[in-house]
Amino acid sequence: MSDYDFQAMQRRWRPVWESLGLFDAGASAGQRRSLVDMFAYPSGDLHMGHAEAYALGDAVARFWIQQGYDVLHPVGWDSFGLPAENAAIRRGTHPADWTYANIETQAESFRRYATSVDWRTRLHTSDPSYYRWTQWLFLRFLERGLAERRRAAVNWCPVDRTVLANEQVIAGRCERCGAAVTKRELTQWFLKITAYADQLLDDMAELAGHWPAPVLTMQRNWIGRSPGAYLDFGPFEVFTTRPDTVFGATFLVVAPDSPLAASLCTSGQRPAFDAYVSRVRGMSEIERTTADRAKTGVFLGAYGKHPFTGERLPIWAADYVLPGYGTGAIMAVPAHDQRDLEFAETFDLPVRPIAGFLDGLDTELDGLDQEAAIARVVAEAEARDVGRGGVTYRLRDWLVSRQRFWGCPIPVVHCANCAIVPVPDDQLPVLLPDLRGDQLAPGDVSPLAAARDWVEVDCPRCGGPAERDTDTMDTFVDSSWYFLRYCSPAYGEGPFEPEAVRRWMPVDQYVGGAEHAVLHLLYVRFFTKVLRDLGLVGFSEPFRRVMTQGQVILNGAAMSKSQGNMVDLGEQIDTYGVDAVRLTMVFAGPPEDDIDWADVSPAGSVRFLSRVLRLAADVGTTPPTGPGDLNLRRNTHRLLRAITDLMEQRRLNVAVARAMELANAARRAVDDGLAADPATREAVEALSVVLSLFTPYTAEEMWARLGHEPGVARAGWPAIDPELAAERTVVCALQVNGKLRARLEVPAGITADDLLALALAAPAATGRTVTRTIVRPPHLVNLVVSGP
RNA sequence: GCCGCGGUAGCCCAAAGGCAGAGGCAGCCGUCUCAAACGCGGCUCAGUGCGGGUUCGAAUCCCGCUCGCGGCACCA
Repeated sequence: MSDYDFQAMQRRWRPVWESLGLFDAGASAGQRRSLVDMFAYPSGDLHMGHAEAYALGDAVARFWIQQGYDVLHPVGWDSFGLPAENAAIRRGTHPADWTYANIETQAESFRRYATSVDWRTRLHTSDPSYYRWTQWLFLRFLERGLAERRRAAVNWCPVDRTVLANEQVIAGRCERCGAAVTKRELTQWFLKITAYADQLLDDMAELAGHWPAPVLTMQRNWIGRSPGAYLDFGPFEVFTTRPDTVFGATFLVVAPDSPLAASLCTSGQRPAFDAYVSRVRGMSEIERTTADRAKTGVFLGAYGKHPFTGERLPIWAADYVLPGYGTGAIMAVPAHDQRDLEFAETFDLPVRPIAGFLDGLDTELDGLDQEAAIARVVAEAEARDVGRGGVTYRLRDWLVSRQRFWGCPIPVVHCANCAIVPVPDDQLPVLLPDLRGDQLAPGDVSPLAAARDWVEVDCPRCGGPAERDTDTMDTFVDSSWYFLRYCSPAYGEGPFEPEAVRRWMPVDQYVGGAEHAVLHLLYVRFFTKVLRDLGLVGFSEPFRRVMTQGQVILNGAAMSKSQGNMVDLGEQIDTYGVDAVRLTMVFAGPPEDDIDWADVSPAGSVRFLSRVLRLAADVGTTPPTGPGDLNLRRNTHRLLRAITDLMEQRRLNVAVARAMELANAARRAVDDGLAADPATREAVEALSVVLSLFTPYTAEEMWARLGHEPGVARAGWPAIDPELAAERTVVCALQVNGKLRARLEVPAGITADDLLALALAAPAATGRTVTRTIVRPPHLVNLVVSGP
């Protein structure tokens, strides 16, 4: 290990690389490729999770660079957000102070970590030159009717004192702070992602195979498309996925906290209803949506009319019906639906078997399967004008207003005369005021609303007194288009330069955590489709290929500060060096699997790296002489082909294992006295290039020991000789009745006839009565014999 | 409850119908050393969660079960 001085290597090569400009996009004449890592939120320094993601993404980017592609590999920060605001309150400073200090820390760590990024692309979303265009895009959404301000019951986090998007509520709790979320009636901005629900769903077909299957499944679940029918029951329509059960409907239920319930309630039932509603409203989201609760409800005194039989059906209000889904009202079919049955039993309502109800249509339904019955009922409902086929989605519109300071201001003003007036494009950006410390502390109104100097403006339209919108945008808006900005980070005429976007986008490979499967990854897809409809981009999906990495855990548990089981990235790097940490991350297992740091061995990585370094020293700079060992050459080319294929498939852990084989083969050659053989030099040079994807410092050091100028990162992927890579002879398994009986060394190109002849001549086959032969040249012969 | 993914040596993981072991960790033995650690060399270690099926042949394909992980969930 003494030989492996990673500190010295890190000190030595970093300045050399930076002077070479190895990773500037546009520096190569090759075909263009783009690799984008999910950008970081600047809270403190980089941690183990970043280290894993960047090691994986960087290996792919560097692989492309070695192959001669012109690679865009940008870097940036998602720099708006609540933690900065909380830090500013604690410290009496501006959120920018904390944010930009952290960005500098992370940028330094990035450089040390030796990722192949083009630093000229560097951006951060809290930069006015960035958020100017976030605002500009918001106004385009507004013009198209895709941004809308409306009153709605929204998720409210009492701790963070802001509203949350549905996607940010996990099991009724704030995903950030864990506080129980409550509902509030507020007027808020929404982006109409539901208008794109079908496209978001249908376009997944082209992502299949290129995106992780679990991500697509989660998005499908999240969108939750349910085909069914809307049926008219008199005072209102209900939505049902099972119109074929309509003849079992015995009562109707509406959500108590909906305008519908209030308007239907008769005066006699009013006191009971009011009491019930206030009880329901007092419940937290968690209580409300817990299953296996006893059913509660109240009769409204009103009746609906069955669309087919005309029967009078009582209307109840019950909290198991949710106001936001479908029409907020259901037909209850207790014979078919468990929840309806429980309700009917609780309140002694009739349960009617679905079959056997006397009606012309009903008897026709008896013989049909479910699908046909549904179609029949829908057709009949349409013919009688009492309903229609329809689809409902679980997906809600995206609530983007936040009552916080450190975010992108929503660029509209509210004028008494003109209502909502967009800030003219040429007056963007609407800059945040300079608030700090206590001015950001939670009060009765949000910090921006309290900044009266900032709020009070002249109306851009009529010039009269007006007020700025005091909400800021969800930071997921900022991150929904940053990948496009990377193409032209300094562009001033629009959010991005069209030509640059045509050159680099969509992203060829996106890399990041699976925890964003239904937040960020869904929002970005939505944004991309809107930008396409705005004529700003020419594609519908932002990322051709996505790789999600697992988490780094410890002893089976997620690392967290409160648990005190954090592994500190800086300490790991100080102990083992950047390369060993990177190698450990990549080698630990398939990229998408979690890495348990207790299961892996950075010390083992150090051992391997010191071995390859010694290997390079043993080969050294002496000019190669000799014939070139053919077996080693074959092995080298076979392994290179395997590594190439594995990199294409993103099976990086196996690629590293093959590189280790290459190292072992070269070691054996050196120990056998072939240090000066051209084949050995070829193997070790190839190994340096392969390792440059994973362990850039060590690879560069090897390259130097082999007598090359710095810049192994652009040395070029080794050419693979197909002749050499092909197996010349293989070991063929000889099976008798499926059991291995012998091994035969045969030429790789052997014909079936020759192979069979060889097999029948083998001792294992003599004296047996062969009834059948299975010959699969060159790997296997199976003889089926009769008798003992 | 519904949907998805996964169970291979003590551990992390390979084997994409054809010899279950590529690579690593740990362990053991040897070697180096005055000694120890490091290094180096070698070795041991599973019949693939369970039960069926298809096949000449199954870790791999199919069916059922089980355990683990993740998502959705009073969503009509």
